[in-house]
This record gives sequence, C-alpha cells and structure tokens, in this order.
Amino acid sequence: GRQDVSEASGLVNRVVTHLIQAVRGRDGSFSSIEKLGAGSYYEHVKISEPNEFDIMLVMPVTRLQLDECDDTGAYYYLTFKRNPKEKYLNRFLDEDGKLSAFKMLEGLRRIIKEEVKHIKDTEVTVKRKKPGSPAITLQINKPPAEISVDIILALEVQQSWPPSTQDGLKIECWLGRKVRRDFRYRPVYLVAKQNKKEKLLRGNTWRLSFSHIEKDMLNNHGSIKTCCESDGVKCCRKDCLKLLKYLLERLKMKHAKELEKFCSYHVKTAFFHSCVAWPSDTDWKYENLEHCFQKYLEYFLHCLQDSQLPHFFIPRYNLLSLDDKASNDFLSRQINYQLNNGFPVFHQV
DNA sequence: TGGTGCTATACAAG
DNA sequence: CTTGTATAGCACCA
Repeated sequence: GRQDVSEASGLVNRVVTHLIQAVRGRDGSFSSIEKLGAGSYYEHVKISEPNEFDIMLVMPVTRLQLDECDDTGAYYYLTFKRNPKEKYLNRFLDEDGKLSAFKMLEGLRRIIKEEVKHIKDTEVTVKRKKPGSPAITLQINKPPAEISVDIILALEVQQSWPPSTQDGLKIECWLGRKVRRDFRYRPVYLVAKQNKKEKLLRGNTWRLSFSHIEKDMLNNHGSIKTCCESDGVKCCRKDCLKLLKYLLERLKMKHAKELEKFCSYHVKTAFFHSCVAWPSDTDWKYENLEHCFQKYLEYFLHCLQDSQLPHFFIPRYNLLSLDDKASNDFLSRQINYQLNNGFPVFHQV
C-alpha cells in the first residue's frame, strides 16, 4: 500500500544518497557520479510491491571512441580519444588501452561493500556478483520483507549516437520528428555489461543503454501533449504495458526454467513498437483497454512466432534469436492459451 | 570570476 | 496526499 511505498522509497533513498556521497568522496575516480532513477519504479509501471529499485550511477566522461565488438551494434569496446583529462580513470584501462567494464565495476563495488558497513539503523548487504551482470545488487533488510536495489554503473558521453542507432527510434509518426531529433541530441549511455558472445571473456565490453530515453517516452507517451494530464484525455498505454509485464511475470513464476530467457525488456520493447504501429492517442482510448491489450499482445505473439523482435533503438539487434526458437514457441503457446481462456493466471493468486 | 554543492521551490504523476 | 525531478538562488572556494 501507500505506507509501504513511502517506507521503502525513504529507506532506499537514504541508503543510496549515503553511498553516493561515499563514492564521490572516496578517491578521484568517481567524484562526479550522478544518480538516475531507472526501471519500473521510476517509470510508474511497477506492478507489485515496491521491493525492487534500479538506480543508475552516471559518470560523465568526455570523448569516447566506440568500437563495435560484434554484429549486434549494442556492445562496444571503449577507448579515450586523444588525451582527455580523464587521468583519474587510467587505473581502469586494460593493457591495450581499452576501458575495462570489469575493473571499473570492481572499483565501485569495493567502495560500496566497504561503505555499506557504515550505514546505521539499516541492514544492507551487497549480494554476490552474477557473472557478466552490470549490476551491483544491494539487499536491504526491512523485517517483514526485503528490498533489492540494483546499482548500474553507466558512462555518459555527450556525442552523437553510434551508426547502429541510425534507423532506430522510429517515433516520427507517434511523438514527432522534433522529439526524435531532441532525443538524439541527448547523451549516449554505456553500461558495464559484458557481452556473453565475446571470444575472450575479459569483461571489458560495454553496452548501449537508453534508459533515460525510455523513461522519458513512458512519462511523455502521448501523440498529443496533454495525453493523460489531469485536464487532458486519459489513455491506456501504460496499463497495457503493466498487464503484459504482469502476464509474463506470472508465467515466469509457473515456468521458470522454460521462460528464463525472457525479461520485462522484451515486453517493453514490444510495447514501444506497438506505440509506433498505433501512433494516435485515439488508438489507445482508456475505455478500449481490453481491445488495445489484445492488439499489443497479438503483436508480441507475432514477434515470438517469427523469432524477430528488433531492439527499439538498434534495429539490427534482434532480441529474440532463432537459436532460442524453442523458448519463443513455448512462450507463444502459453500466451495463446491464456488469451483463449480468459487469462486464468490473472485470477490465480 | 566561474565552478561546485546545498537548499528551497515548483510542478508532474499517481 | 505522496514522491521524484528540474531549476533557481545562495554561499563557498580556488
């Protein structure tokens, strides 16, 4: 309830501000780090109790050279272009001059692990590292329940988006050309995410992140500027997204193993494509929630059947590989069953 | 003088 | 009502 949200967010904010202060002060490396709330909680599309938070810690850097490390267009090796003043990051460079995501994440993790001990009145622990994951996960013990906070390290660089994004973000018909142009002037974010397909697993790859743009699109999702404002017309876009998130979450609970490849990002990506396919606010009238949800769901089913869901910002990067055809078919069958039987999982608790 | 960091304030979203 | 975020004003310091 409201009380829980308040308690949880208060607790998370106290812990996170404490950690940010410590990380900034500790040594030169992370002195200009900034907080950015990301993920469902901050996008107002959280479906369950507020027990999961995503916090991006953003490091501004100047002039990076991005080299694609595979054909997805999402993963990059990073090097500093001609001497920037980023001397304080030298200790995170590999032998070949590449900025190491692993080393940087370890540096941040070490400070956080140390600092967590100094937080009074709250029991905070740093969870074991998952290989290749960009997150440092905190667990906050709040007696009846537990809150987990994913801290994601991101680099922010004010330069043009890489070529792989050229034909992505096709929002002209939905949000407009000017909005697209403005988005593309916003900085590039790179998160310390290891590419599993990388030949040598040295952990120095980075992945593009568009969390800042996604958050903006969700909070400003109307074709008409006044969409969902208090004196405007309410639409059902966010409710549709929440419903499919909830459906996937429930199905994942029932079939954890078979559905392990799927995450809410698939659902979110399909959502943005649906917003483009049905760009007008009248396509998402609040009264038509059921019909809209069904169209969105059918779109997602098509993606699964074709094993084809392009990343919204990097069109050549397919999030549903043919290699996982069996998983895609499994989820498609599960969703079809739900669709044809009045969504039984929504009623089971 | 300009950069930095804290606080107050306004306003959006639910 | 609550929380989150952007911004303006202010003191501080090199």
